[in-house]
Amino acid sequence: MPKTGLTSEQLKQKAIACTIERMRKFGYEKVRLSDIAKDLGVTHAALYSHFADKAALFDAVTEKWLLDVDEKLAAHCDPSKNPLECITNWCVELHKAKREKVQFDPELYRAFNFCAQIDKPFVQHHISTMRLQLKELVERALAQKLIRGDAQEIVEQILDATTSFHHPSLVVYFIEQDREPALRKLLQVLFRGLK
Amino acid sequence: MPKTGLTSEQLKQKAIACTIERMRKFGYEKVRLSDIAKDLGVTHAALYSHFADKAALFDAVTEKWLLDVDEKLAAHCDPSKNPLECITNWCVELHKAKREKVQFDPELYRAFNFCAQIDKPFVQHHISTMRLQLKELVERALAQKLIRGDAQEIVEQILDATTSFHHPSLVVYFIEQDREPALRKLLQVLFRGLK
DNA sequence: TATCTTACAAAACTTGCCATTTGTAAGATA
DNA sequence: TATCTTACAAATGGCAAGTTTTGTAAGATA
Repeated sequence: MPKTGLTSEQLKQKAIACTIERMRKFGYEKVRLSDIAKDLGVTHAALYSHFADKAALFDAVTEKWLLDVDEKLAAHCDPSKNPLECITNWCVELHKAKREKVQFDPELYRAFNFCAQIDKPFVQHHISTMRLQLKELVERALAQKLIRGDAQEIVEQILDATTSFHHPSLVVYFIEQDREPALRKLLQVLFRGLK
Repeated sequence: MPKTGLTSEQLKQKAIACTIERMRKFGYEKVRLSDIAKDLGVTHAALYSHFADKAALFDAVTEKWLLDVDEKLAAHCDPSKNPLECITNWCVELHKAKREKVQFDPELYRAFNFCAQIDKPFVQHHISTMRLQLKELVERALAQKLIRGDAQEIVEQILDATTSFHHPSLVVYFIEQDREPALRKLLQVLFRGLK
């Protein structure tokens, strides 16, 4: 029985959208609950019926972006294609996702780094989803004898070796350069080494 | 013609030592020039005859540590030994150097991260020294046909692939774990891939 | 009964002032 | 003449006031 004409879920989504807009415009430090509430036509206290606290609202923004990334990555897990190519494209996609966020949405990206603490459940979910996706690709490559070794160990090696292409601090540091070719070459060397 | 009985260089070194001691004890934010000066038995203004400003004193501390690291790494460049083993030990040494700094000297490490901007000449010097050392090892490995490819490209690949083992943010993140075995295995895979 | 408002308490963030620290200049000393 | 001191100016840091923002509780409304 809402008073706003919106369901709880709709209001949540609208609140998230408003938050993103204000983060983009003014930076996340300047996002005020009263402003968000004003945009939605309610008082700030009403937001507490939908979000536990301000952090939960920010978390929702981050979660949304992480789910987007998971989806983008999932598109490269097509079982009909060559697994090694899939892994390469998967890593390149991850690299690009982080890169584009930094480049085209720097304010949102700062918010993301501020919020995305490793211990939060939705971050854990994102990480384990990524590991699962990558592990499946690796297992497929192992099944087709394209590489050899222990699946889990190889997953960690790929993630470790490509850290400089997807870790936030490093993506920022190299933001000027087009490092996609270097990433592709590095993966080729890795795959050769795992054969 | 010093009034302190010390040469400029000696006083500089003493100032650096006092700075390190105070950084360790109280954190770098609380290092006061007047305290350093008191330790040396001069007024704070006297320090400006030896250091351009406070930042220059802090830089000298960082430079000292980087030169130490360069020296440690140089010890693994012995031409009589197997180049691939040297590269492995070199990378492990780099990993350990960063790790130990974080673990046993966290205050000094914070100071280091505060000071070590990439654009400072002594940081540039450190980086180019490291690249030179590694390039020589790679060239030796190429000469002995242990691996194949372009020396400079391989240097960058090794540094990229091992970023997660020596980049400050990541070293901190994994500080609990003993990742030396993982680093060694990763390098083995890389070397196989470069054969 | 979930969602909202009003009213209020707690926490975090400004603002302005004073104390400390950093940096400079002019001159003393070895 | 390089190094140092004294004296001073500029910048920074810390604290206490008031203000804004966040979070809570009690009750209204659909």
